Amino acid sequence: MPRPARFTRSEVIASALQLADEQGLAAVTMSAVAARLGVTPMALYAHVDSKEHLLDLLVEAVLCELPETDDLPDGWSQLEILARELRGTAGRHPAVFPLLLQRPAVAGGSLRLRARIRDALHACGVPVDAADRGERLVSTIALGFLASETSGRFAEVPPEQRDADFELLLELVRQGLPVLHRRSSRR
Amino acid sequence: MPRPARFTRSEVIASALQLADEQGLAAVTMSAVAARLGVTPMALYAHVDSKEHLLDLLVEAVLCELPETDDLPDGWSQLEILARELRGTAGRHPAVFPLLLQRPAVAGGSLRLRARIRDALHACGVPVDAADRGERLVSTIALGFLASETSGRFAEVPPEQRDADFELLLELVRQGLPVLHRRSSRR
DNA sequence: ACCTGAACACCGTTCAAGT
DNA sequence: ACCTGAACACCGTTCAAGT
Repeated sequence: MPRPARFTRSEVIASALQLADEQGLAAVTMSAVAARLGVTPMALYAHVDSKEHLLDLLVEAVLCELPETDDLPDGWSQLEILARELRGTAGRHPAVFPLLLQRPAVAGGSLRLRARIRDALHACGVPVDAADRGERLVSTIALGFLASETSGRFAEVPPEQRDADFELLLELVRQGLPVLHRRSSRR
Repeated sequence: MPRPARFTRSEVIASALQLADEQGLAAVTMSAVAARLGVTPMALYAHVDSKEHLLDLLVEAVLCELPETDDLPDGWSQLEILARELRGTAGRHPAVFPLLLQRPAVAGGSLRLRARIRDALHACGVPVDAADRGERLVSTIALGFLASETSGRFAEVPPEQRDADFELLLELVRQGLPVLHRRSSRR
């Protein structure tokens, strides 16, 4: 008869995430993850399709950490909060974050985040037919900055200056947002 | 007496770049690069420190492809041209481009690009003490978009829509640029 | 159904040896 | 100085076998 599994997929993900946080993405090895669970590498394949699949699950796990924000009055506040939360998450999982840029955002956590950005943009007065495009642009700007920050491109820039950079980036987006208010597709 | 080398560092870089362009970054293997030169993998180490070093050289090679633009009247035109050239380069070397986000831009090609962006910003009226920060923000936005485009995050978005996204991103930056005109460090 | 042990086809890199 | 051959310590993954 079927024996109960000795460990779950969630435990696999948790182990991989700890490994990534502590020693970087290169340390996330099927062997290392298995060792952390006291198990053979091949045992992982009962819970996970492949290493690529595991990395996808890692991205999902990180995105699901984003707290649900209670509804704020204006749309810009929502967008700002979202950006700061995302930056906090990036700081907690710097090794995993760059992966966000490398795969299409189609799983649950990604879709939820995208929907929240679209809602916030809509509350900013962006017309619905420009919401998708607006979401892509805003998230691209955010991910570009956070990936730069977490994966070494800003390594030489002192932290307090990166904080100021982030504030100015928010301000730049706020100033540029009216672009989305005009009719978006002119054909 | 010292024999002439059978191949040069440039040839190593060229082979690696071809491999990356044709079959993706995963195909850039010391063995594969060596095979393309008709040589043993270990022969590469006479011209290159390590694979990591080779990847750095690859990034440099791609950045050095950027054509020198003749000086245009206004700063914004310079910035726009630069962005379009960068996008062209990204399209030609989609596999290498994401690496740009992952390492600090300190080599020759990167520094030259950064200087050109700073000059263009200055020509846009950005004060000198905000030029560094402005360069970081503008290049972050550009790299964020181009990395997204070349490494799969926009995989589902049809090309003509990505073109329109890019135009709107330029417009958003143009609208937001005045943020840099104000005194940048208020302490 | 879940896990193991052995095996396969790869990696990047070192080292001593050849010329 | 440049390149080779053999070897090392790793990868991710398969497969047949155990329970």
